Amino acid sequence: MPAGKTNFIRQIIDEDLRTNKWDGRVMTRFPPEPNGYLHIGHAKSICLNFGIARDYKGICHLRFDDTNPCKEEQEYVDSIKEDIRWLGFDWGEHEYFASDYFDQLYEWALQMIRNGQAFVCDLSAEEIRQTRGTLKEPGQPSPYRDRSVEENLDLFQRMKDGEFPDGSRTLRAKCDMASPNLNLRDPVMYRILHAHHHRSGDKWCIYPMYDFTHGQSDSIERITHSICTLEFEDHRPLYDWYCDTLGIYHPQQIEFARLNLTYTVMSKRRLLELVRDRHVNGWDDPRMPTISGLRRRGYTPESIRDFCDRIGVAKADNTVEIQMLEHCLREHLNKVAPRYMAVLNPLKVVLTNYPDDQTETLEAVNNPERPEDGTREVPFSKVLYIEREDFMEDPPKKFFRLSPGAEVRLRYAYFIKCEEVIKDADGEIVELRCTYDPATRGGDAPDGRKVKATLHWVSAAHAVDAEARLYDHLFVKENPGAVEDGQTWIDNLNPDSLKVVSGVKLEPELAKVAAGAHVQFERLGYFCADAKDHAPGKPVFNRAVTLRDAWAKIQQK
RNA sequence: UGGGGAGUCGCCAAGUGGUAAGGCACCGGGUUUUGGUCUCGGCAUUCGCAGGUUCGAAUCCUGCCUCCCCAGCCA
Repeated sequence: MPAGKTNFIRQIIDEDLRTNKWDGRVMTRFPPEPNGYLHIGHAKSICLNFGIARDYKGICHLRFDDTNPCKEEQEYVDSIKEDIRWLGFDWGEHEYFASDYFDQLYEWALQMIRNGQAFVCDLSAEEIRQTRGTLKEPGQPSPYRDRSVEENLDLFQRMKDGEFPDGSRTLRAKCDMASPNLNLRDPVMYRILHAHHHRSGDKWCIYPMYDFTHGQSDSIERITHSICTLEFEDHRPLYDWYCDTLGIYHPQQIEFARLNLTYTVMSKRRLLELVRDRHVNGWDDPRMPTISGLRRRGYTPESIRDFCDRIGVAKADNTVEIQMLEHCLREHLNKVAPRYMAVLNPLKVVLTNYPDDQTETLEAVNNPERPEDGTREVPFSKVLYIEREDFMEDPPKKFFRLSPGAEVRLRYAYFIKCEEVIKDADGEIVELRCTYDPATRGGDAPDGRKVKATLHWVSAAHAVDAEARLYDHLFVKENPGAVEDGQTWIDNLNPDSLKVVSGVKLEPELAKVAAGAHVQFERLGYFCADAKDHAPGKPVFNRAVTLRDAWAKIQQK
């Protein structure tokens, strides 16, 4: 975190350090449930937890919260680890699984039964719900609440041994059925689930609930600050209660507001639905707010970390404009991405006064932000492609680019002037006849005359064809969840979130970059050679973000 | 309407009784062989509202308003 930046959690830690509350230790953890891919909201939590450990010379554990065998899979733990590493964080040997604590958790459950603090309940899920009470009214105690310790021990043993079917019984804590906090109304500690667990296999047929697992896992690992999101604020009394009634080491839970972003969705349920119903092409679709999607789109770890630093950490609900994220990417890539010329929508230009068979090589700067990155050679010849949008036959007042009679500069090449517009039978412009000024080689006029625009271009004879995938926001509304009568968030999907363009013309050097490479197409945007589909001889580029476009703004007015 | 949280610029967010940081966005000027970058300037007499305490309040007190979360054998 940049010097001077802080947040309320760091202030708590500062104070704890000052009072020596945890013997000077700072230990955090990132506890994902392996039931989906990580998204930008998780990145906020990862940067928070690992960032604190880094800055305070502490330790951050990676712990998979895998207490529900029905939803969790190895594929997800693999992707989660890959994404955290890619973001630039390292948990070292501190990789844990809540499922590794199942034996200890079971012992603790036994302890509570023996102490008369837990009981086996025969109520069905439906009956439990009906007796839980409401927001205003207290719950009714379960008729099984007063079973003897012996009977509870016997029943719990038999639950563990698999004698009872799923859902037939639970182990519940004797907490407080009259509590205004629903979480404290004799919460379920264990449920029967004859399901195969991705790690413990078929060893267990009873599985602990989140509340009976999370705090204890933190406790076992000697976590000092257990940072989670706001919706767990109501669970903190239970977190505290379990630690206290078990008489074990008691970490401090602190809650912060989760991240929301405009023009996208962040809930796991919705992301899963997008993938499952093929609204996108997988978890790593470049339109997804997943870490893997952002990576494939062309985001960098640096830009995402910078974003997380900038948005801050607080307790107020928030929705950050996606422009903030895009800004962070542009800022990073502006410094590091090599520039190339590529024409997305080609318009043929013939230089009538240029020798037919001549080819010359011009020198282009790789990155004006980093002169040390050197230069490259770009071939130039009589027939070129320019961007179709860079020519207007009848230009408005503020259009500086090419038009009949106008003179512009071809970047690193020559001044050219449009002499003639060639159209086909339908009136479609198919070619421009221009003249070039040999004296302007490199892009400067010896007579000092100026030109108002510089265009990118590619020599037709040397161009390499490519595919470009132009991405836009996944949803048309800032808040996809805000829907009208009978509509759903799915109806807010942006039909134009992906435009595949073939026949893109690349300068030769651009066709040589490796898959995953980040580049700038001059005047167009930052692109990333697709990690999966890009190959030598078959270039495929994803547009991560456009360059800021002052002309587009002028046009809008 | 029980409980738990939160309200500071369009969006984030500092501020912790001494007179409203910063970033994004937006609007103008300059530089520029990317209408990019960079750069300069503008952008909250006011902190949900109303009272009160104080020499002094976004910060303290009282009352009210609005929004979010909670009735999974999910996490």
